[in-house]
Amino acid sequence: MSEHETSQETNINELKKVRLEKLEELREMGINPFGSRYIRDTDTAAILQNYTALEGQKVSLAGRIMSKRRHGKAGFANLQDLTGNIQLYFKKDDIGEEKYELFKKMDIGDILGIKGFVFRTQKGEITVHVEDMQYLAKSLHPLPEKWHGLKDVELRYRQRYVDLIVNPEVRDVFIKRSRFIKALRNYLDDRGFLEVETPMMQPIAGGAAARPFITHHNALDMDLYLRIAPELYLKRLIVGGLEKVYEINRNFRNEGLSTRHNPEFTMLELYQAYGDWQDMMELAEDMISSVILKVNGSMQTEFEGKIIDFTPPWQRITMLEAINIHTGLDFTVLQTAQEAQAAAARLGLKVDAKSTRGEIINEVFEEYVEAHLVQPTFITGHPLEISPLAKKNAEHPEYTDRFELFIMQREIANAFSELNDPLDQQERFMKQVEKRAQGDSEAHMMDEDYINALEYGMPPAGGMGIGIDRLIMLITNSPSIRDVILFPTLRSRE
RNA sequence: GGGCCAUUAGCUCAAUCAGGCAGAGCAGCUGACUCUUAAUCAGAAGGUUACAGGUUCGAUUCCUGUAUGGCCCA
Repeated sequence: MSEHETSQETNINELKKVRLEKLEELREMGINPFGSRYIRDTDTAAILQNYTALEGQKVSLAGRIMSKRRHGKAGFANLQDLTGNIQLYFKKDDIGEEKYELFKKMDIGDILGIKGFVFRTQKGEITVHVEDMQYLAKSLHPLPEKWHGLKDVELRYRQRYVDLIVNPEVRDVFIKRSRFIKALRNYLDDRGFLEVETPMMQPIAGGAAARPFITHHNALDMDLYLRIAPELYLKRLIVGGLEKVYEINRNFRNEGLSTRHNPEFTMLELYQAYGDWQDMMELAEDMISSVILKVNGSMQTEFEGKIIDFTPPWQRITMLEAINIHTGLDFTVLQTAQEAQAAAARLGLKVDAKSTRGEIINEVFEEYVEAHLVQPTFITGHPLEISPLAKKNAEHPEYTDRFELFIMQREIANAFSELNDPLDQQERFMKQVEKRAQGDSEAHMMDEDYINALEYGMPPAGGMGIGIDRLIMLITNSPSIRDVILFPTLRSRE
């Protein structure tokens, strides 16, 4: 193993050696290969956009050399910065012998500051005629191929910095991600929501059904969980009178990885006092569609060859109706767990013998309905047993005032009227604790302090969680969640 | 956790099916070229075929295990 590595290192060193020698040559010429602050007065996109005004004008810009074409005593290169890419022209007669030597030594990947004037070549390409150049950083590694870029997904994730240099569409995804999240914040801020930060490290991991990561605080000699959701803390703030709060940040769930799951992922959660699940539905529809319109310039996006139309209103359908449509099963007449069990068996679905009617409804839904939900669809009326933090429906207390939003077969949002009856909440927790005792490691833990908070009185409230990464996948046509997370979780090498 | 697939030069890929000297393009190196743009032309170089074993006269190729990644399933 180590033998293999040393041989690989020697190979890399042969390429790196040449660059280290060039670096030494620069130093001998009195040039610092790793320069400092450089003042730019423009960028590549601005030059291309304002050519008529800038023609013949002097400009100062900086960036990374991405290609080089030498022709004896003149040559071209391309310089890339955040905004794009522009051609540079070096002519020995104009730039002088010494600077022209620098151009000859310059490697693809080097970062330079450039001063020169803007012109158009005979072939019509807007170009900067270089009059002065300054080394800002010497690159010691060769960049991946200019034409095919970096394709090896493992390398792209492990060395995202290289991916970002050579694959411009990757950079665009993360710029769009940032704009999307900023637009969400603006939307909520404009409507009087207060952005807050609640604990990432929690003594009790609550607010969702998931296995948590465990860590340890030395000074307190106490185990802590990385949060699986901020929900119970945000609702404590509703008790405290903050009325409209939201948080956009990471949750951590100790589960397998897939194209839709990363152990740390970004959620938006928001709570609105004196509102309910219907308000959340209106908010979800308006917020998501208007933010997508703002960021994408259209209510339609293409994902894996299908057009998703975010134009409101979105379809609203109860979970039982959806099941009836896609399986023919009518759970309104299947009133007992035994009947539900038998019906599921007829579909060919194996369910745990201990499952309740509500749990079976959920399993049938996940198995036979989710795959049909492509366009934005609100699924409403979830069974009580799978909704331990939601208010019961006033008329049908075996269901809750809740919805989930599905798009492209994925759960994107989850919202409900928040349960504010501390006695009811205590009972629900007790049921979860029983399930936990029976080995369900995803069941909720008892949170006495949360009950205590509810006992002070929490106003009725609507609350919602939105999976940001999955939404970003949809608007950037990214098939894997790893394509929208800068540094996705990977097994460490060695 | 299970199944399937992949791993060859710094990068992108051939050769693997059916065992017989491991090849190309880009990048790098040497040289020519003062408006090129996947620049061009000439030349030389670059490999423990992921790792460890096995079968064989001979293994990148077949077999076993390991590592990492991908897809599907849980």
